[in-house]
Amino acid sequence: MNPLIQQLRRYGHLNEAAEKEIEQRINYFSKRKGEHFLKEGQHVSSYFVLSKGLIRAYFFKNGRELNSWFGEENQIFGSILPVYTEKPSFENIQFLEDSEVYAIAVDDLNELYRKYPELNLIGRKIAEEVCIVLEERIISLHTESAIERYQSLIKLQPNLLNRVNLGHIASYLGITQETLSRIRR
Amino acid sequence: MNPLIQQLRRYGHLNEAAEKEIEQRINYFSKRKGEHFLKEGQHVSSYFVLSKGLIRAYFFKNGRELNSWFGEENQIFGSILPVYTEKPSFENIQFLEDSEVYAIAVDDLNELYRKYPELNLIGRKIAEEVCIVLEERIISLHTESAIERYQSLIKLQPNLLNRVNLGHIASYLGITQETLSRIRR
DNA sequence: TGCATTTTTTGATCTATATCAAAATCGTTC
DNA sequence: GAACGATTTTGATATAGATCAAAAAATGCA
Repeated sequence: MNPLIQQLRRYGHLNEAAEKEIEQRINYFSKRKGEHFLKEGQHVSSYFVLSKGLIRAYFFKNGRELNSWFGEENQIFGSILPVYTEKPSFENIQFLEDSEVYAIAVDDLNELYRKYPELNLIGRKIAEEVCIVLEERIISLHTESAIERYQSLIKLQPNLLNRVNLGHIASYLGITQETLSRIRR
Repeated sequence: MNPLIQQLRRYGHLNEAAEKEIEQRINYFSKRKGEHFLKEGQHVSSYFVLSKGLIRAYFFKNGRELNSWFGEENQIFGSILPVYTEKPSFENIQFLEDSEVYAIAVDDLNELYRKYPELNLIGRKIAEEVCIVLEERIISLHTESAIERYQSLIKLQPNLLNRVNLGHIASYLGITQETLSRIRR
């Protein structure tokens, strides 16, 4: 089954007609490591799932790249601003490995919400789950030291360490690579 | 009109039957400064609006209180974990001024979602808006210095400074009161 | 008005993390 | 397997912010 449909089903019931039309509107992409899926300033965006691969979201601050999150297989992602509002994205989404992506564009999504209002239940559940993840990150940044944040990340995304280099992790944690290297020792 | 209904209407259309039933389930509370609305460990919780007053959400870390957010008039609030999941709250919600509150309990809310599925649109929009607010806070904590975070807060909630003491603000910003005092100079 | 309590500021010192530079290690390719 | 670039570690020093203590200022209240 389509991996994006599969994920949607985790949040609530999908009736047959809606499922069929969603499936028709889902786009498949195969992307190489280093390619971008979204660049800052873009309005177009989508909810998407990786059936294979790894992505990072990052943005620029004072000329430096800062990672805001990493995405692994079989989870729904999207860039909050362009998916939930009319505003352009301030972040970039880039593949860190060769990846396969199933995506549904915001415009299609909004049309589906209109056509099949029962989809709002799934949309609500997804957004609520995103809130919970974001709140955990806030608590981590608000209350934890660099070491603790590193440990929290390991607990949450243990595979990440084998898949991306230290610089990326440090940037996500809000510390320098040197500090992260010392912490690990 | 009921202040909570008024806020709900900002997110989408409420049909008459749903609105009537929501209104019946909304509870009104009048609370004095210092009283609590929610304590950690509780499962029961609600979406609510202040028609008058001010609240803070806080939790304990290493025996110290840390403020996680402040709520002013005419905005929908809730504690994420107990409202969006079955999990108990880890935070406390306390009134910082004498306040008037209109609230709908999670259990009632969920029953209404079942009975009037079109409410899921409003629920989705609320959760999506919460995501945007949370993302801004993450960026602030991730990328800004204490001074910048202070300035961001002033921009977002300018009245707060006249309504709560420095200790509360410092705790929200994740710095000590002494540092905040020095920053302001 | 004056006293007690709370809040804010100031001072001295300490600590976690940043910065800049260089060395060491790892991985890849010819 | 030698050589190159990328990644990680180590070292020396600088800085933002924490901590602890105390003084000053503001606020509440009898």
